[in-house]
Amino acid sequence: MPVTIRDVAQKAGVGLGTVSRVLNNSLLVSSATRLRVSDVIAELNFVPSANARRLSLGKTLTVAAIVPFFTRPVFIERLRGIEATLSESAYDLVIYNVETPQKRDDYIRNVPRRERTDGVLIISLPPRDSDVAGLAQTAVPVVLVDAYHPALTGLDTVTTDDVAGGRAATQHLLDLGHRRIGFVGDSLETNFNFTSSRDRFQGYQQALAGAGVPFRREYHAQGEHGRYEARQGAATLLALPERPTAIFAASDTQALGVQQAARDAGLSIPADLSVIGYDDVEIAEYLGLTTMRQYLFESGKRGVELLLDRLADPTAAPVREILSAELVVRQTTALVA
Amino acid sequence: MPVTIRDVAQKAGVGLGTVSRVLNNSLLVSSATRLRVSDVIAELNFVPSANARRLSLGKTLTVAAIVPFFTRPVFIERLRGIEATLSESAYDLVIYNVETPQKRDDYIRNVPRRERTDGVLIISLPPRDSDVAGLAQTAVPVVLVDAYHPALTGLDTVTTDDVAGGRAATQHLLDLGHRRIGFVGDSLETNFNFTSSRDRFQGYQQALAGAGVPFRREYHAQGEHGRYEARQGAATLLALPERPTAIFAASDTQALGVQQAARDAGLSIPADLSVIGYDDVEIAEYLGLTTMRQYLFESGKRGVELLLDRLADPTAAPVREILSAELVVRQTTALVA
DNA sequence: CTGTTAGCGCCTTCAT
DNA sequence: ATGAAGGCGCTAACAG
Repeated sequence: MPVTIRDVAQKAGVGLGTVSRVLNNSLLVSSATRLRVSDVIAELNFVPSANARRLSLGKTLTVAAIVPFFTRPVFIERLRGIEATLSESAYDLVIYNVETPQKRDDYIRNVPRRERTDGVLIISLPPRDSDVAGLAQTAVPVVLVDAYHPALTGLDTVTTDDVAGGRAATQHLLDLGHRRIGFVGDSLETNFNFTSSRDRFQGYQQALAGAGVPFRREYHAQGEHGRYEARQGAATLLALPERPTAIFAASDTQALGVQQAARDAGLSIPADLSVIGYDDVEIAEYLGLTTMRQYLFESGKRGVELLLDRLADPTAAPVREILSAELVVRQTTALVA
Repeated sequence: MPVTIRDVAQKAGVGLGTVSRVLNNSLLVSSATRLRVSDVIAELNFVPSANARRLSLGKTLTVAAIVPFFTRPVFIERLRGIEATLSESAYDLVIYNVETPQKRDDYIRNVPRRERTDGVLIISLPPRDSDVAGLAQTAVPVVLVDAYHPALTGLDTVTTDDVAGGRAATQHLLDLGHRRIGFVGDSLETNFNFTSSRDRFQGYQQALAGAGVPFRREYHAQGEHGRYEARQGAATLLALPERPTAIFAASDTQALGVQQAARDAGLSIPADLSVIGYDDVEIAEYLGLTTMRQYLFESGKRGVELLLDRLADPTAAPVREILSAELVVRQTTALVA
């Protein structure tokens, strides 16, 4: 049986209110008694029950992060930023891992409750129209990281401009003289309503249009997110009579699949095929992959900061922050042959 | 203000004890009232406060995982197994991420308390002698995953035989005719008392001895864990007048560093240099890396299972489970030239 | 400054 | 089968 505040009070010969006060650094304690109580606390190795304290305070002292497939490198990086920032505060982090649409709906509906958490971060899961009403009036603050919804103007958000990023990636290829540029990305409609691939695709189309290069439907491969699927999609593009000379993959993971496909087809990179990815995950540097760097860690960090700010001042105007992405040229892109 | 059990009781016209009973599937409720109460619960969208329930039960309903550098692929895989298994139970998972020796000591000493958690998993952090006394008599069950201490015979553990694994990896190289075999691993003494690299090194030495190949001190490179450090260590080996024809890296991450060093030295793999890693992390397959496969996910899963079993029956005899590792031959090892 | 008291929301006897 | 009451460990408001 753990030692309680009562044991401390008794042993120190004070009321238990006093013990509570020294625990909470109240100024209303004489330094003499404070010292005595502190001694007893140390002696008894007393640690206050977080639960009792939560119940009494009516706060949970935890922040929830709802995140899809938390083991994927991109999400891990964002979580790192969250963990690092949050660990400096008094809040614990609880991770809600989403791997099915059911979980997604369940969590988005039921996690933002005062009984469960003091604040929630929704990572990379764009709310659907049916979520909007609920999210607009949650009992606890919600901040969106790498996700947004046009109707949700009341929430703090930190996003990146994926359309601009997609444009920049494609422009890089155009600048290298490529005109036959393929795109390998997620299905436009995903179970989780992921928008990043979709937005990057849009940027891709814009860049093409800007350069006067007509969009070719057959240069667009879409499928489930993953290296394996990307490999298959890319294989299709590379089998085309007039195959692309460059491919923009919507993520680094998919870029790896594209590289495999190129290898399979006996094409060498970048001589025969230029490949650019997106995200700049850790392994990208090792592999020499040209890509768009996103500030993943930073996005988690800023998300937490916005949440903590809002917790401190619930009435402040909603903040909408946009992180940039930048081109990182490595060894997988080159001038068109 | 959240709806409480009292609101439900009132609205359903029953005592709040009855509502509690319904919530806990007590059999002592007539199906009529049970139905009525359930209706009200649904209608009010009532969710019981986990905190109040924890406090009342005197249990935390959470399991703690103390894990170092949780963003590294190896640990992520283990965590996946933990999360997947635990999410099917009633317990929440709280992750304690260790990045400094201080954190390590703090967590190992203070997390296994009844006020904080119902059970703890210690991942890849071998207890030190000074921890033994404390861990031998914690208030809550502790299971060790990928970690052990000879004096801690009372704890459930799931480990792999890293010595045998190291032997097998080295034997593979020997079987290919290699005699000049280098080893690139962690420093023998690490801040976190990690044993895996050390044990694999020992297996390496055993295999050499078994084959009558003398161990050469200059073939052993050690340093901080990481790709960059491994690259440097390998560079040293490869610069030797009589350089190794094969290198066993204590982890896949380090194997990547070795490959970089080979590339830097203008050596091609596996023609000029064979490389074998350890762990079989996700990227290893993509890179065609020969390695030792560990059942990482499985280790987390089994750890949780052991913990849940112990929670159910604290008196059962301690279980000591050893997972195997197996050789996965891919494209980075070949017959000696 | 400090002791005492009333909850926080739920579970669990104890009666009925 | 069900209602009432006590308590989990802590905080905060109220007297002194």
